[in-house]
Amino acid sequence: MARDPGTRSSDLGRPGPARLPLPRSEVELLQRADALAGRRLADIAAEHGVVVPPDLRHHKGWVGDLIETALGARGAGRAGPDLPELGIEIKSIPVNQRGRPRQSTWVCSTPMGGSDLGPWSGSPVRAKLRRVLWMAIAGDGPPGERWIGAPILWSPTAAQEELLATDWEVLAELVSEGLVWQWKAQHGKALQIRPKAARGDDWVWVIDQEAEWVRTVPLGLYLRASFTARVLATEPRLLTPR
DNA sequence: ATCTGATCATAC
DNA sequence: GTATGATCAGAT
Repeated sequence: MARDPGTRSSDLGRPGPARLPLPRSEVELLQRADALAGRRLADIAAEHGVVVPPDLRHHKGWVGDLIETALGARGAGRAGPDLPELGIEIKSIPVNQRGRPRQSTWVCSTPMGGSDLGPWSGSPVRAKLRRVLWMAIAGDGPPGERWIGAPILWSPTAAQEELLATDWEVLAELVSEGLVWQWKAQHGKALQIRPKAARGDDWVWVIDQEAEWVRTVPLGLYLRASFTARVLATEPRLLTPR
C-alpha cells in the first residue's frame, strides 16, 4: 500500500501534535516533569492525541509510553536510556494511597549467557539505575483517571548501591556456576529475578553445573517494591504535588 | 496485602 | 526474535 512519505509508522494511530523535542538539559526535563505533577492521565493523553484504553490488561506499557511522550523522551523500541544525552532513565511506578509501590519495577533482562557477568561496576543494572526519573502514578481506577505524583530524580545512595551490588555479585556467581536457572524469586535483597517472557512457552538454553544444556524460561531483573518504596519515601509531597 | 509466576502490546 | 514499556492474576 502506498504510504505518505511524511507519515512515520511510529506516528500511525497517534494523531495530534508533533512530538516534543528531547529535553536539552536536566532542568528542562524537570520543568516538564513538574508541569505534569498532579495531572490526570486522560488530560495528558488528550494533549498528545493518545487514545486512553479502558484498562491496562491489553496495554500494560501504556502509562510508561504516555509519560515518555509527555516528557519528550524517545518512543518505545530503542535500546539504552530513555534520554541518552542526559543519561537518564524514566520509570513510571504505580503507587497506592499511601504512596507505596503497587508493583516491582522492571530493570533489564537477566544475562544468562556466557560464564562471567563481570563486576558490578560494569553491570547493566548499574548503568540503568545510575540516574532515574521516577514518576509515581496514583489512583487505581481506569487509566485515564489516574494522576501523576511529584517527580523524583534519583541516583542510588551509597547504601542502596551496596545493596544492589551485593545482589549482582550473587547473581554473577550463580551464572558462573551454571545455576542461574535455579535462582528463585525470593533471592536478592533489592533485586529480584522472575520470568520475563511474552508467552508461557518461551524458553532459552543455558549451561548447567554439569556443563549440560538445560532449558529455562527467560528471566528478568526487577527492583523489589520494598526497595522502591524507600526511594519514593524521600519525597514527602509524592501524592500532593500541587 | 504481598509475592511471584505468567503474560500483553509495540518497535525494530 | 530482542528490546522497549510494564501489569495481570493466582497463590500464599
